[in-house]
Amino acid sequence: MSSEYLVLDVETIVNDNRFGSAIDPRNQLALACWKIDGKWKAKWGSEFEQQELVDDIRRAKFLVFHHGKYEYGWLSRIGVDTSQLLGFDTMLAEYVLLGNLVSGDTESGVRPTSISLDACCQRRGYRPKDPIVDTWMANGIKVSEMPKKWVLDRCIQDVRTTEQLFLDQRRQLHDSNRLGCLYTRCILTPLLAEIEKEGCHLDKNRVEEVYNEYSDRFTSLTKEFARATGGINWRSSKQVAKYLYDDLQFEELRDRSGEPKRTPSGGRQTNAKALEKLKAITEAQKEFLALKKQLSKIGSAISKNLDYFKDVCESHNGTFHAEFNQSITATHRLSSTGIAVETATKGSKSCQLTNIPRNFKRLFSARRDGWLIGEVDGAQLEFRVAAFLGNDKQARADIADREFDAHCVTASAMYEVPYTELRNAYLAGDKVASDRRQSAKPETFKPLYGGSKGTPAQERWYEAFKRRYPDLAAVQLGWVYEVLEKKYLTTPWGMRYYWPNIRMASSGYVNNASAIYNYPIQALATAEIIPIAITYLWHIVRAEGLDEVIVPINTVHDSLVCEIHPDYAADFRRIATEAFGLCVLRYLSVVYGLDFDVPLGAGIKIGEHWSEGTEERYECLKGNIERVK
DNA sequence: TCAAGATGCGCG
DNA sequence: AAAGCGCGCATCTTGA
Repeated sequence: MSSEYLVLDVETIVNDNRFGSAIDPRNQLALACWKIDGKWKAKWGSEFEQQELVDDIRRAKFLVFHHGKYEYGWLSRIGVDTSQLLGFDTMLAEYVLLGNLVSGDTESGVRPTSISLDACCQRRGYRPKDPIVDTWMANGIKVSEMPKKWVLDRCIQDVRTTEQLFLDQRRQLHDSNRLGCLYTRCILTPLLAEIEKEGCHLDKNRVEEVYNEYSDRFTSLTKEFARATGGINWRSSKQVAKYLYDDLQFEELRDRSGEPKRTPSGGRQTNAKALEKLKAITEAQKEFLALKKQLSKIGSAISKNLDYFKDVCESHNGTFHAEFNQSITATHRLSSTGIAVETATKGSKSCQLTNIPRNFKRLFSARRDGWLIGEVDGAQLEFRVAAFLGNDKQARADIADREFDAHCVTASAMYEVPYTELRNAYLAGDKVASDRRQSAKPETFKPLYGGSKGTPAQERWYEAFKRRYPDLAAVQLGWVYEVLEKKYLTTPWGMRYYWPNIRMASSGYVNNASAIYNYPIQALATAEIIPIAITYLWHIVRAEGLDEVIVPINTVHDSLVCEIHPDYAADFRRIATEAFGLCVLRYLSVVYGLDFDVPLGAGIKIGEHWSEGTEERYECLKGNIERVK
C-alpha cells in the first residue's frame, strides 16, 4: 500500500520476430522510462547503460509494470538480482480481478477479455496508446527505425497509464480482499523469467535413438495402413470415419437413448477413446483398429515432439526455450507456449513445456556437463486439497493411511470385488487384479469433478465415490448453490470465480456444476500452493548461495524441475521438502489466513535424466517433515 | 492461397 | 438427452 514505488516500462529492438523478450540474445534493450517520487526519467541505451535505473530501483519499495515478466527478463540481463524485486503487475492484477472471466465462455458466447495495457485503460476511459507506433510495432518495424520522440512519448505514456491503472486496481483488490492472490501471482513472476531464460536441454544420443526407432516403426506402419485401407489419410478424421463406419461397417457408439455419439459439430468420432470402445468382429475390423491405434500414437509423437527434438539437437546444441503464460487459464494455473524454431526439413515447430509425453521425459538431461536433473512434485496434491476444502473425514483418513490405494478402491466398486481381496491379489502379483486396477485408474478422479455418466460399472464407482466422501460432496454442492445465488464463488483464500450464465434446468441439472466442483480444487493446488512452493524453493536456494548449483528449468502444474550439481543433491532434497511443506503452510496462514491441516507430501526424483531415479517421498505434518519408506 | 474451425492427442 | 476440469500444437477441412 506504500507510495514508494517505481513505475517502469521498457522498449526493445525486436530481432526475434516475436515480442523482443530478453530470452533471445538477438534482442536489444533500447529505452527505459520510469517514474519515482513524482519524477520522470528516461534513458536510451542497452542493458549495459542502465545504471541510473538500477540505482532508482534499489530505492523503491516495489515496482509497478504491465506484464512484468518482460521487465524482469531485461532487469536480469542488466545484472539485477530479480529475486530481491517485488512487483505489482497490472496485467496480473487485471487477471485476478477478472478471475475466470478472462477466458470467456464458449457455451454462452462470452468473448475472452483482453488484459493488454491498452484494453485495461480503454475500459477505464484512460488515454489509449498511440495507434501509429502501435501499428508499426505490430508489423515488425523496429523502434530504432521510428522517430525517437514518438517512441519516447509512447513509453512515457505507458508509464503514466500503468500508474493510473495500478492505483485503481490496488483499491479494487484491497476492497475485495484479493491483494493476497495478486501477491502470490507477482512473486512467482521473476522465477518464471529465469526459467524461460534457462531453457530445456535434450540428450542428443537418446533423441537420436528414439527418433530412429519411431521413424522405422512409422514407415512400416504407414505402409501397412495404406495396404489395408487402400490409401486413406490416417490423419484425416473425415476419411477415417468414412472408412470405419461405411467401408468396415462398424456400429457407431450410442448413448442411452440410442442416439449416436458424435463430435461437437456432428461428425462421427474417430478418437482413440471411441475406437477403444468399438466392437471389432471381422479380421479386417480388428486389423484396422490395431493399426490406427499405433499409427496415431507414433505419428503424433513424431510430428509434435521428435521432429522438433531432433532439429534442436542437431542445430541448437540440444537446448530449446518456451514461455510461461501467467494470465491465460480460467483457474489461474500456468500455461506454456513453445518458441518456434525453423527446422531444417519440417518447417516451423515449437514445443510447450506442460504436455511433454511422459515417455520422452527421459530424453532430457542437464545442459551442464555431469549435472543431474531433479524433480519435486506435490504428492496427491489435488486430492489432499479436496480433503482440506471438503473437510472430509474419510479423505483425511485415506491420506493418513499409507497403505491406502485409491485405484484399488475404484476397481473394487467397478468390478464388485471387496477392496482388501483385490488389493491383496494385486500386491501378490495377480494378473486379473492388476489389470482391473490399471483399467480403473482413469476413473479414480472423474467423480471428484462431477463425472456421473458412463457404463454401469463406471456409474457404480461414481456413486460409491459420493458415498465414500460425503463431506466433500456436500461442500462442493454448497459451492454450486453459492454460485446459483450470487453468480460467483468466493474461495476461502479470496479468489473469486464467476459464472454469470449459470442456470438450473427443471431436472435439477446445473450447467456449470462440474466446473464449479473443479475450480477451487485445481486452483488451490496448482495456482496457489505450487507457485508458493516453487517460489520459496527459489528464494531458499538463493539465500543459501546455491543458485549456481541448483537451477530451475521447468515447472508442470504440480512440480518443479531443476538442473543440479551432483554435489548438491542432498541440498535439493532438503530445500524442496521444506519449500513444498512447511513454507507453504506458513504462507497460507500468513497471507490467506488458512490453517491447512491436511498433510502435504512431496516426491523427489534425481537422476541423469528427467523423471529418472527412484522417488523419495516426504510427508509434512504438524510442523515436521518425515521421510516415507 | 489463406484463415478459421474442427478434430485429435499430449500433459496434470 | 447427456453432462469430469484445465490447457497448446499439429493437421485436415472448409469456405472465401
